[in-house]
Amino acid sequence: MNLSQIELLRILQETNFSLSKAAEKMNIVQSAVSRQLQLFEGEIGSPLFERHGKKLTAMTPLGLRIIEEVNAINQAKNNIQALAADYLDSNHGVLHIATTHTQAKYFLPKPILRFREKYPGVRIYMDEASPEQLINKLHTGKADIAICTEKVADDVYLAVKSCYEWHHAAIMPKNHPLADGEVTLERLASFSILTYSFGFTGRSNIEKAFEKSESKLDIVLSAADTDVIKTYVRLGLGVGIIAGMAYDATIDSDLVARDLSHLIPCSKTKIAYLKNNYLPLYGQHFIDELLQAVSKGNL
Amino acid sequence: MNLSQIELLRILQETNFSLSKAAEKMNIVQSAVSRQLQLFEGEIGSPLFERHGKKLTAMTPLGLRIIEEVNAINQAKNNIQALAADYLDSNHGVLHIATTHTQAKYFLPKPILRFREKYPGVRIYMDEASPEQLINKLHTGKADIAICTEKVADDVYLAVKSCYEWHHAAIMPKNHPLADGEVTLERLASFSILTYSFGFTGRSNIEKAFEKSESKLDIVLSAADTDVIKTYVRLGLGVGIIAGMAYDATIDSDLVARDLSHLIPCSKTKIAYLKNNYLPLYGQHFIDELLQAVSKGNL
DNA sequence: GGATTTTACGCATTTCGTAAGTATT
DNA sequence: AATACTTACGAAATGCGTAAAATCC
Repeated sequence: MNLSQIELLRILQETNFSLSKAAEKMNIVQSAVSRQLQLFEGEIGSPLFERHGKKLTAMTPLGLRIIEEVNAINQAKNNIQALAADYLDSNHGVLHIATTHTQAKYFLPKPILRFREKYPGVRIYMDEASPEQLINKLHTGKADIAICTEKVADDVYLAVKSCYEWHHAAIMPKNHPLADGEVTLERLASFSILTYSFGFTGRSNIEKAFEKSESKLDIVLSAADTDVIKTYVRLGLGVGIIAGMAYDATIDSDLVARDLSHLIPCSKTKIAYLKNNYLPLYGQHFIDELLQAVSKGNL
Repeated sequence: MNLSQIELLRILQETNFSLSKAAEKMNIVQSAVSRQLQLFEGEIGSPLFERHGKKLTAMTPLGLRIIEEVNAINQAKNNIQALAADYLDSNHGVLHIATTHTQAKYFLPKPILRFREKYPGVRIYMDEASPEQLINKLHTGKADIAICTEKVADDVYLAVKSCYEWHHAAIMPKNHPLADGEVTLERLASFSILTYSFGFTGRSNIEKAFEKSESKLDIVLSAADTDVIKTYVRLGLGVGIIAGMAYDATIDSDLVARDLSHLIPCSKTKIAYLKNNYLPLYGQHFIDELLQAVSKGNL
């Protein structure tokens, strides 16, 4: 058993068990990969992959169990390298942030700007994805930190911290009837609604608000992206329900925003990361700042 | 970075940072070990060991942090090997049980006998140690399962299950005054007492019982070992307070046992093992049987 | 001066790459 | 026929062992 065999197993997960693709990723010839897998399976004494003829199609139960340990080894190996790099120079590196569009555009800009000032040597990768994909990106090492509003699955490998509480708002053109008077669930429900897709940006809280109510929302358009919602609200398709922070009085001066905090429960933006994943110091600082800045209202 | 370098780091922890002893343990020459360590530190880019001249004396902060990851890798590597061996033949192997004398002699015999019948191919290593050493044996891989009564430290890496509740008993020669009449804390305290050492076999519960009481125990002899206590009780040194199950009506017919369940809180024998450590199937069965057998009174 | 670690160099082993062979779709 | 995996063999790289030098106590 050696580390390149472990690495090979990890990569085979990603390449749909293709030896040739794995070889390419590892920058060695395919025959070498084939032999290394044989050697490893020989050492284990049992096949780790189901085969249709020569082609690998799936993992055996033993293989699946062993892959868990393989992933643990890979995680630890990456941590060692990250620790070493961080120790040599804790001001340079990369930070992969996976988040949703709304957080990326309306919550993170200021924190990231402050972070850039402190760590100009850190390259930031912003990775947009749906909330359910975010966790997967953490597990596959494609992201260091995930930031989103919707519930992150109960996962013992995950650390989750709440960092920001916000409310939804209704937006509409200036001359819209809902721009004046009291906003109630019933009244809101009397208009065509545009809001986030299922699983995005507190959509579950919108559902919750109308769960007990007699009124039902007529959602004519749902999108993952606040800007898409705004666009169609401007075209007169109806009333948008968006995250309060996504309304910008300057840019959106043609729209009216009405607070919905009395109608829809408050949403919490959360930070999640793998407990087992070593985060460089600047990554830890980024999280700390996010937690503190929010509590100080420094947004 | 490769697995033998990882193994080297693990072994250096055990050899007090001696390269020559590490080489011996790894069955290679010392110069090879020296070079591998240099290569690894070179790859990391920073020293992992403090040195007085050439001699290694301690680990650097970075080294200490990296050792955690090294241990995780070793654990996973061992798990892979255990998984493979278990899959090939789940009826053969070894089981390291670390426990205290009292559990080994008075609690475990029947469960282990039953286990032997089911798994004649499994070699059992019983390792006697003090309760505080037990956990250490788990962490260093010297034991798979630890069984003891005293509290096991709060340790996120540890799984702990209660498997058996028992009470203490007082033992004394047949003609002893305490052999008749009611047993109270005050009366018990009026005699010289022999019992377990601190940290052994529910000693903490004995302390607890007398904590609130006016009476104080006059402990003239304490031992880790029930048999030592019995021996000196027979010699007339005083009254022994031992685990109830350690009194055998046949063998100890020259002694009288008096139940103390109304005076001393009940003690719980616990099973502990590392969450991250793969236990062969027979090991998992051993634990399951222990938990079930006790609940069925099948002792 | 004895024990321990480092350095130098040749040899053994491992692993890769090329190329040809075999199987699968 | 094209794609994907396996086998065979020579070449490169890696790592060990022996031996000698350096350093510590």
